[in-house]
Amino acid sequence: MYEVFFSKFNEKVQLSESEEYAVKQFLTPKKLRKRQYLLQEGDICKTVAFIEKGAMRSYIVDSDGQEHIFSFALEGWAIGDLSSFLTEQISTQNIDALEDCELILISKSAHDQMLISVPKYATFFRILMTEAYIALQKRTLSIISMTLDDRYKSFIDQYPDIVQRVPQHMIASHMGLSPETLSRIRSRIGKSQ
Amino acid sequence: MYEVFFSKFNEKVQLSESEEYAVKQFLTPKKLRKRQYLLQEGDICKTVAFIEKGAMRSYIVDSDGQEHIFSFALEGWAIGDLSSFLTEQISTQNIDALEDCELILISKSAHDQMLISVPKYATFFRILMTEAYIALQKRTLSIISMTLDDRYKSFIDQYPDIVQRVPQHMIASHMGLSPETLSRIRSRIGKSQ
DNA sequence: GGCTTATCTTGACTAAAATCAATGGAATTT
DNA sequence: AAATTCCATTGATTTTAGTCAAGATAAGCC
Repeated sequence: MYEVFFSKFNEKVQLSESEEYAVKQFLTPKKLRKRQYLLQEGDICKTVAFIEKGAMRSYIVDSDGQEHIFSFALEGWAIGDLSSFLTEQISTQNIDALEDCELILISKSAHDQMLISVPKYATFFRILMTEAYIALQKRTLSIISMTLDDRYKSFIDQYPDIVQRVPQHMIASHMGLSPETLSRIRSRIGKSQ
Repeated sequence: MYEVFFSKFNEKVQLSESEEYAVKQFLTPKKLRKRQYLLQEGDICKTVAFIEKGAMRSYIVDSDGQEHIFSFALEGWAIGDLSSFLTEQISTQNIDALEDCELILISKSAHDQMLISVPKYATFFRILMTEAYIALQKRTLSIISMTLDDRYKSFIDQYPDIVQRVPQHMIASHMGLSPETLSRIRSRIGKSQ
């Protein structure tokens, strides 16, 4: 139930058995069926979800009713609206399951208590945060400097598992493109890739 | 010399005088003239720079020789290629001064030592990191979901000081646009804004 | 199995941004 | 002060992506 989470944790910061036990007290497992929401816009993001199994996405809906996918998350990744989670303000994002999921939830109070009482959690969180920032920076750089063809190539290179498990029109949305345009990019660069 | 830095620090995590003194030992002040580099692509980013005074930018150069500005930083902000800084790999970014600057440099070894020996520095860094992530997330969401006009309006709303101090063609570059297109956006929405 | 949705692709057309080019003005340099 | 460089704007044209529409295939549901 907690294997993926602690394997990720230990990969970043090594925990003793008693520390692992202490952390476990703050975690809540939860299953989510495909299409179920973890968060809906207008609500406050009360938990960060770590994915043990399955696939999720976060997205916003613009004034024309169009969905724009901000992120995907698979096993071993966390998802949540960090801004809403930390400030306890209303979220503009929606988060739902793309497949049946097994999640580990960390509530805001669990997060705050662990930051104080489990120093290694603070370190773990800082490292995840830094990695997330670096990934987002890379994405931003690719948006402002690369051609669409290269951006897509680099996406399938970096996230082949997402390309396999997520419908293409969602990847188009994540890139800020229409599905037709992504389809044309694929035919240009050869679908084999 | 260190006023802005410690005022920012204390705003996030309150330091005692002795803690402030301890942190100060790890800092190096530096002045940079307009157009001087803090980092050039191909080098390893050896320091993060906190800006006491002045303005800086980071950018990458693509295969066609075109510059793409990733970020601006004014007084009270930090700049550096985090990915290169933390992994000590070669950077693809350039960082230079848009105005004469007074900086406070934090080297990688100072950073690593403070993370261990000054717990409040780890907290401070985690908070800055989180804020930077949230800001970048907001930027990404605006790129994938807003019209150019609204993106520019929201930029001048959020960063009026940057709009005032930085040439427009650089703001265009930061938005991933040609200078002509930004000029046309401005005439569309009324320059008064 | 058959029906209904999703999903992807392709074509024709439209809309938007990039590019090319020229101009005028402002700021910097000498 | 004159010369040079930098900067912003505008117009004409080209390129690129979006939109609308139709059709094919696959997946999920009864």
